Amino acid sequence: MLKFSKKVEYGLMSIMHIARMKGNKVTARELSEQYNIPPEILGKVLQKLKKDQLLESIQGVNGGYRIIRELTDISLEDVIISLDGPVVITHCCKGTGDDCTQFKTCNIIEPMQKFQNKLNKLFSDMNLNDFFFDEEQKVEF
Amino acid sequence: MLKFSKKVEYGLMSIMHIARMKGNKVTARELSEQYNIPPEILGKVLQKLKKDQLLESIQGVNGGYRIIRELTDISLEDVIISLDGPVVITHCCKGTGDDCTQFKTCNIIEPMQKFQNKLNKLFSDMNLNDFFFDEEQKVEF
DNA sequence: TTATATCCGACAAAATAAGTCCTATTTTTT
DNA sequence: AAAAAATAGGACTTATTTTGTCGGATATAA
Ligand code: FES
Ligand code: FES
Repeated sequence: MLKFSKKVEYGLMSIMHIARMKGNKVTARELSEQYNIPPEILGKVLQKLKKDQLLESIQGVNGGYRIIRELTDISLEDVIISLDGPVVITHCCKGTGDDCTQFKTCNIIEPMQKFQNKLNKLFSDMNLNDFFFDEEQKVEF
Repeated sequence: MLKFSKKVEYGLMSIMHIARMKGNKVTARELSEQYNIPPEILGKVLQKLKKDQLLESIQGVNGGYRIIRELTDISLEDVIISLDGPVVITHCCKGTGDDCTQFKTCNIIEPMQKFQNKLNKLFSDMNLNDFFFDEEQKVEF
Protein backbone atom coordinates (compact mmCIF):
# COMPACT_ATOMS: atom_id res chain seq x y z
CA MET A 1 0.00 0.00 0.00
CA LEU A 2 1.51 3.37 0.96
CA LYS A 3 5.02 2.73 -0.26
CA PHE A 4 7.59 4.52 -2.36
CA SER A 5 8.54 2.70 -5.53
CA LYS A 6 12.02 1.32 -6.04
CA LYS A 7 12.48 3.86 -8.79
CA VAL A 8 12.01 6.70 -6.34
CA GLU A 9 14.40 5.03 -3.90
CA TYR A 10 17.00 4.57 -6.64
CA GLY A 11 16.51 8.15 -7.76
CA LEU A 12 16.94 9.59 -4.29
CA MET A 13 20.02 7.45 -3.61
CA SER A 14 21.51 8.64 -6.88
CA ILE A 15 20.76 12.30 -6.33
CA MET A 16 22.17 12.06 -2.81
CA HIS A 17 25.37 10.54 -4.18
CA ILE A 18 25.67 12.94 -7.09
CA ALA A 19 24.97 15.93 -4.90
CA ARG A 20 27.88 14.99 -2.65
CA MET A 21 30.15 15.10 -5.70
CA LYS A 22 29.58 18.84 -5.94
CA GLY A 23 29.25 19.17 -9.68
CA ASN A 24 31.61 16.34 -10.67
CA LYS A 25 30.35 13.69 -13.02
CA VAL A 26 29.17 10.27 -11.88
CA THR A 27 28.47 7.41 -14.27
CA ALA A 28 25.43 5.18 -14.09
CA ARG A 29 27.78 2.24 -13.80
CA GLU A 30 29.48 3.62 -10.71
CA LEU A 31 26.13 4.15 -9.02
CA SER A 32 24.89 0.77 -10.14
CA GLU A 33 27.90 -0.98 -8.63
CA GLN A 34 28.16 1.12 -5.49
CA TYR A 35 24.51 0.64 -4.57
CA ASN A 36 23.85 -2.72 -6.16
CA ILE A 37 21.12 -1.46 -8.47
CA PRO A 38 20.29 -3.22 -11.78
CA PRO A 39 22.04 -1.04 -14.37
CA GLU A 40 19.21 -1.03 -16.92
CA ILE A 41 16.71 0.25 -14.39
CA LEU A 42 19.06 2.80 -12.96
CA GLY A 43 19.77 4.04 -16.45
CA LYS A 44 16.13 4.73 -17.06
CA VAL A 45 15.75 6.39 -13.69
CA LEU A 46 18.63 8.75 -14.40
CA GLN A 47 17.33 9.43 -17.87
CA LYS A 48 13.95 10.44 -16.52
CA LEU A 49 15.57 12.72 -13.96
CA LYS A 50 17.56 14.26 -16.76
CA LYS A 51 14.51 14.72 -18.94
CA ASP A 52 12.86 16.63 -16.11
CA GLN A 53 16.04 18.59 -15.55
CA LEU A 54 16.78 17.38 -12.06
CA LEU A 55 20.13 16.15 -13.37
CA GLU A 56 22.38 17.02 -16.27
CA SER A 57 23.89 14.35 -18.49
CA ILE A 58 27.05 14.20 -20.59
CA GLN A 59 27.08 11.55 -23.28
CA GLY A 60 29.96 9.58 -24.72
CA VAL A 61 33.25 8.47 -23.23
CA ASN A 62 33.95 10.16 -19.91
CA GLY A 63 30.29 11.03 -19.79
CA GLY A 64 28.04 10.76 -16.77
CA TYR A 65 25.58 12.69 -14.71
CA ARG A 66 25.97 15.71 -12.48
CA ILE A 67 23.77 18.09 -10.63
CA ILE A 68 23.59 21.77 -11.34
CA ARG A 69 20.53 22.93 -9.43
CA GLU A 70 20.57 23.69 -5.74
CA LEU A 71 19.07 20.91 -3.64
CA THR A 72 16.90 23.54 -1.97
CA ASP A 73 15.41 24.18 -5.39
CA ILE A 74 14.26 20.57 -5.91
CA SER A 75 11.27 19.19 -4.02
CA LEU A 76 10.56 15.62 -3.08
CA GLU A 77 7.47 16.01 -5.23
CA ASP A 78 9.63 16.80 -8.26
CA VAL A 79 11.44 13.48 -7.84
CA ILE A 80 8.26 11.49 -7.30
CA ILE A 81 6.46 13.03 -10.26
CA SER A 82 9.45 12.56 -12.51
CA LEU A 83 9.82 8.86 -11.71
CA ASP A 84 6.30 7.68 -10.90
CA GLY A 85 4.00 10.41 -12.12
CA PRO A 86 1.53 12.36 -10.00
CA VAL A 87 0.46 10.89 -6.67
CA VAL A 88 -3.10 9.57 -6.71
CA ILE A 89 -3.86 8.02 -3.34
CA THR A 90 -7.28 6.65 -4.33
CA HIS A 91 -9.22 6.09 -7.50
CA CYS A 92 -11.68 8.64 -6.16
CA CYS A 93 -9.14 11.35 -6.54
CA LYS A 94 -9.14 11.37 -10.30
CA GLY A 95 -12.77 12.34 -10.38
CA THR A 96 -13.63 10.43 -13.52
CA GLY A 97 -14.70 7.15 -11.92
CA ASP A 98 -13.49 5.29 -14.96
CA ASP A 99 -11.64 2.70 -12.96
CA CYS A 100 -13.62 2.56 -9.73
CA THR A 101 -16.63 0.35 -9.18
CA GLN A 102 -17.67 2.45 -6.19
CA PHE A 103 -17.50 5.87 -7.78
CA LYS A 104 -21.23 6.48 -8.28
CA THR A 105 -22.10 6.00 -4.62
CA CYS A 106 -18.74 6.80 -3.04
CA ASN A 107 -19.15 8.87 0.10
CA ILE A 108 -15.52 9.78 0.71
CA ILE A 109 -14.53 11.49 -2.51
CA GLU A 110 -14.26 14.96 -1.00
CA PRO A 111 -12.39 13.95 2.16
CA MET A 112 -10.00 11.89 0.08
CA GLN A 113 -9.26 14.71 -2.31
CA LYS A 114 -8.67 17.11 0.57
CA PHE A 115 -6.35 14.65 2.19
CA GLN A 116 -4.48 14.08 -1.01
CA ASN A 117 -3.93 17.82 -1.22
CA LYS A 118 -2.40 17.77 2.24
CA LEU A 119 -0.09 14.96 1.21
CA ASN A 120 0.94 16.77 -1.93
CA LYS A 121 1.72 19.86 0.10
CA LEU A 122 3.95 17.77 2.33
CA PHE A 123 5.83 16.53 -0.72
CA SER A 124 6.11 19.86 -2.46
CA ASP A 125 7.15 21.73 0.69
CA MET A 126 9.94 19.27 1.33
CA ASN A 127 13.06 20.29 -0.57
CA LEU A 128 15.85 17.79 -1.05
CA ASN A 129 18.33 19.68 1.09
CA ASP A 130 16.03 19.45 4.05
CA PHE A 131 15.09 15.89 3.18
CA PHE A 132 18.70 14.73 3.06
CA PHE A 133 20.56 16.83 5.58
CA ASP A 134 18.58 19.10 7.84
CA GLU A 135 18.28 16.78 10.79
CA GLU A 136 17.00 19.26 13.34
CA GLN A 137 14.39 20.70 11.05
CA LYS A 138 11.11 21.09 12.84
CA VAL A 139 8.07 20.67 10.70
CA GLU A 140 4.85 21.82 12.35
CA PHE A 141 1.66 20.16 11.23
CA MET B 1 3.01 3.52 -5.67
CA LEU B 2 1.71 5.82 -2.91
CA LYS B 3 -1.85 4.61 -2.88
CA PHE B 4 -4.39 3.57 -0.30
CA SER B 5 -5.55 -0.02 -0.55
CA LYS B 6 -9.11 -0.88 -1.46
CA LYS B 7 -9.53 -2.26 2.03
CA VAL B 8 -8.83 1.14 3.53
CA GLU B 9 -11.22 2.75 1.05
CA TYR B 10 -13.93 0.23 1.91
CA GLY B 11 -13.28 0.71 5.61
CA LEU B 12 -13.53 4.47 5.44
CA MET B 13 -16.68 4.35 3.33
CA SER B 14 -18.22 1.98 5.86
CA ILE B 15 -17.24 4.00 8.91
CA MET B 16 -18.55 7.15 7.24
CA HIS B 17 -21.88 5.44 6.58
CA ILE B 18 -22.15 3.83 9.99
CA ALA B 19 -21.21 7.06 11.74
CA ARG B 20 -24.09 8.83 10.03
CA MET B 21 -26.45 6.24 11.54
CA LYS B 22 -25.70 7.59 15.00
CA GLY B 23 -25.43 4.31 16.87
CA ASN B 24 -27.99 2.35 14.84
CA LYS B 25 -26.95 -0.98 13.39
CA VAL B 26 -25.94 -1.44 9.77
CA THR B 27 -25.48 -4.86 8.18
CA ALA B 28 -22.56 -5.79 5.97
CA ARG B 29 -25.07 -6.66 3.27
CA GLU B 30 -26.58 -3.20 3.28
CA LEU B 31 -23.17 -1.63 2.90
CA SER B 32 -22.16 -4.12 0.27
CA GLU B 33 -25.21 -3.35 -1.84
CA GLN B 34 -25.24 0.38 -1.26
CA TYR B 35 -21.61 0.84 -2.24
CA ASN B 36 -21.17 -2.06 -4.63
CA ILE B 37 -18.44 -3.77 -2.61
CA PRO B 38 -17.83 -7.55 -2.81
CA PRO B 39 -19.53 -8.87 0.33
CA GLU B 40 -16.79 -11.33 1.34
CA ILE B 41 -14.12 -8.65 1.32
CA LEU B 42 -16.30 -6.14 3.09
CA GLY B 43 -17.06 -8.74 5.73
CA LYS B 44 -13.40 -9.17 6.48
CA VAL B 45 -12.81 -5.44 6.52
CA LEU B 46 -15.57 -4.94 9.06
CA GLN B 47 -14.34 -7.87 11.11
CA LYS B 48 -10.89 -6.37 11.33
CA LEU B 49 -12.28 -3.00 12.34
CA LYS B 50 -14.30 -4.77 15.00
CA LYS B 51 -11.29 -6.70 16.26
CA ASP B 52 -9.44 -3.41 16.69
CA GLN B 53 -12.48 -1.89 18.36
CA LEU B 54 -13.18 0.77 15.79
CA LEU B 55 -16.63 -0.77 15.37
CA GLU B 56 -18.90 -2.91 17.48
CA SER B 57 -20.63 -5.98 16.08
CA ILE B 58 -23.83 -7.78 16.98
CA GLN B 59 -24.10 -11.34 15.74
CA GLY B 60 -27.14 -13.35 14.71
CA VAL B 61 -30.41 -12.33 13.15
CA ASN B 62 -30.94 -8.57 13.33
CA GLY B 63 -27.24 -8.24 13.90
CA GLY B 64 -24.93 -5.73 12.29
CA TYR B 65 -22.29 -3.18 13.02
CA ARG B 66 -22.45 0.13 14.82
CA ILE B 67 -20.08 2.74 16.09
CA ILE B 68 -19.73 3.65 19.72
CA ARG B 69 -16.55 5.71 19.84
CA GLU B 70 -16.44 9.36 18.94
CA LEU B 71 -15.04 10.01 15.48
CA THR B 72 -12.68 12.52 17.07
CA ASP B 73 -11.27 9.61 19.05
CA ILE B 74 -10.32 7.55 15.97
CA SER B 75 -7.37 8.53 13.81
CA LEU B 76 -6.80 7.81 10.15
CA GLU B 77 -3.75 5.88 11.32
CA ASP B 78 -5.98 3.59 13.39
CA VAL B 79 -7.94 2.64 10.28
CA ILE B 80 -4.86 2.13 8.13
CA ILE B 81 -3.07 0.02 10.73
CA SER B 82 -6.16 -2.08 11.36
CA LEU B 83 -6.69 -2.89 7.69
CA ASP B 84 -3.22 -2.84 6.14
CA GLY B 85 -0.81 -2.92 9.04
CA PRO B 86 1.81 -0.28 9.84
CA VAL B 87 2.90 2.07 7.09
CA VAL B 88 6.39 1.30 5.80
CA ILE B 89 7.17 3.67 2.95
CA THR B 90 10.47 2.02 2.03
CA HIS B 91 12.28 -1.20 2.80
CA CYS B 92 14.92 0.95 4.47
CA CYS B 93 12.51 1.92 7.15
CA LYS B 94 12.36 -1.47 8.78
CA GLY B 95 16.05 -1.34 9.56
CA THR B 96 16.67 -5.04 9.13
CA GLY B 97 17.61 -5.02 5.45
CA ASP B 98 16.21 -8.51 5.09
CA ASP B 99 14.30 -7.69 1.96
CA CYS B 100 16.39 -4.95 0.43
CA THR B 101 19.30 -5.55 -1.93
CA GLN B 102 20.55 -2.02 -1.31
CA PHE B 103 20.51 -2.00 2.46
CA LYS B 104 24.24 -2.37 3.09
CA THR B 105 25.21 0.67 1.07
CA CYS B 106 21.95 2.61 1.24
CA ASN B 107 22.59 6.31 1.76
CA ILE B 108 19.05 7.44 2.43
CA ILE B 109 18.03 5.32 5.39
CA GLU B 110 18.00 8.16 7.90
CA PRO B 111 16.19 10.69 5.70
CA MET B 112 13.63 8.07 4.79
CA GLN B 113 12.94 7.14 8.38
CA LYS B 114 12.58 10.80 9.33
CA PHE B 115 10.18 11.33 6.50
CA GLN B 116 8.20 8.27 7.42
CA ASN B 117 7.81 9.71 10.91
CA LYS B 118 6.40 12.90 9.42
CA LEU B 119 3.93 10.90 7.39
CA ASN B 120 2.88 8.88 10.39
CA LYS B 121 2.33 12.06 12.33
CA LEU B 122 0.06 13.31 9.58
CA PHE B 123 -1.96 10.10 9.80
CA SER B 124 -2.13 9.96 13.58
CA ASP B 125 -2.97 13.65 13.98
CA MET B 126 -5.86 13.33 11.56
CA ASN B 127 -8.97 12.19 13.40
CA LEU B 128 -11.89 10.85 11.44
CA ASN B 129 -14.21 13.70 12.31
CA ASP B 130 -11.82 16.16 10.76
CA PHE B 131 -11.09 13.80 7.89
CA PHE B 132 -14.76 13.41 7.03
CA PHE B 133 -16.39 16.69 7.92
CA ASP B 134 -14.16 19.57 8.94
CA GLU B 135 -13.82 21.25 5.59
CA GLU B 136 -12.33 24.49 6.78
CA GLN B 137 -9.71 22.89 8.94
CA LYS B 138 -6.36 24.49 8.40
CA VAL B 139 -3.41 22.19 8.78
CA GLU B 140 -0.11 24.03 8.96
CA PHE B 141 2.92 22.19 7.76
C1' DT C 1 37.71 2.91 -35.33
C1' DT C 2 37.20 1.39 -30.91
C1' DA C 3 35.75 1.89 -26.28
C1' DT C 4 32.70 3.89 -23.09
C1' DA C 5 28.93 6.03 -22.03
C1' DT C 6 23.90 7.71 -22.38
C1' DC C 7 19.30 6.62 -24.37
C1' DC C 8 15.08 3.81 -25.12
C1' DG C 9 11.34 0.47 -26.32
C1' DA C 10 9.41 -4.17 -25.85
C1' DC C 11 8.99 -8.01 -23.12
C1' DA C 12 9.25 -11.35 -18.90
C1' DA C 13 9.20 -12.41 -14.17
C1' DA C 14 8.01 -11.55 -9.55
C1' DA C 15 5.46 -9.60 -6.02
C1' DT C 16 1.37 -7.73 -4.29
C1' DA C 17 -3.45 -6.70 -4.10
C1' DA C 18 -8.04 -7.94 -4.90
C1' DG C 19 -11.56 -11.07 -5.24
C1' DT C 20 -13.88 -15.81 -4.78
C1' DC C 21 -15.26 -20.05 -2.60
C1' DC C 22 -16.59 -22.63 1.16
C1' DT C 23 -17.78 -23.52 5.82
C1' DA C 24 -18.49 -22.48 10.81
C1' DT C 25 -20.68 -19.93 14.44
C1' DT C 26 -24.04 -16.96 16.75
C1' DT C 27 -28.63 -15.41 17.70
C1' DT C 28 -33.52 -14.40 16.82
C1' DT C 29 -37.85 -15.87 15.12
C1' DT C 30 -41.21 -19.32 14.09
C1' DA D 1 -36.23 -27.86 17.58
C1' DA D 2 -35.60 -25.91 13.24
C1' DA D 3 -34.91 -22.36 10.08
C1' DA D 4 -33.28 -17.94 8.83
C1' DA D 5 -30.19 -14.09 9.00
C1' DA D 6 -26.32 -12.40 10.32
C1' DT D 7 -21.11 -12.28 11.66
C1' DA D 8 -16.49 -14.89 11.48
C1' DG D 9 -12.69 -16.65 9.02
C1' DG D 10 -9.44 -19.95 6.31
C1' DA D 11 -7.74 -21.41 1.70
C1' DC D 12 -7.39 -20.48 -2.82
C1' DT D 13 -7.45 -18.02 -7.50
C1' DT D 14 -7.23 -14.17 -10.39
C1' DA D 15 -5.88 -9.58 -11.66
C1' DT D 16 -2.87 -5.83 -11.44
C1' DT D 17 1.21 -3.57 -10.60
C1' DT D 18 5.94 -3.41 -9.94
C1' DT D 19 10.36 -4.79 -10.96
C1' DG D 20 13.74 -6.53 -13.75
C1' DT D 21 15.71 -8.26 -18.42
C1' DC D 22 16.92 -8.20 -23.27
C1' DG D 23 18.30 -6.09 -27.31
C1' DG D 24 19.72 -2.58 -29.55
C1' DA D 25 20.59 2.63 -30.97
C1' DT D 26 23.10 7.00 -30.44
C1' DA D 27 26.87 10.10 -28.93
C1' DT D 28 31.67 11.33 -27.96
C1' DA D 29 36.51 11.06 -26.55
C1' DA D 30 40.79 8.79 -27.23
S1 FES E 1 -14.53 6.94 -6.00
FE1 FES E 1 -13.67 4.96 -5.80
S2 FES E 1 -13.68 4.67 -3.65
FE2 FES E 1 -14.23 6.73 -3.87
S1 FES F 1 17.71 0.23 2.76
FE1 FES F 1 16.73 -0.36 0.91
S2 FES F 1 16.84 1.45 -0.28
FE2 FES F 1 17.50 2.09 1.68
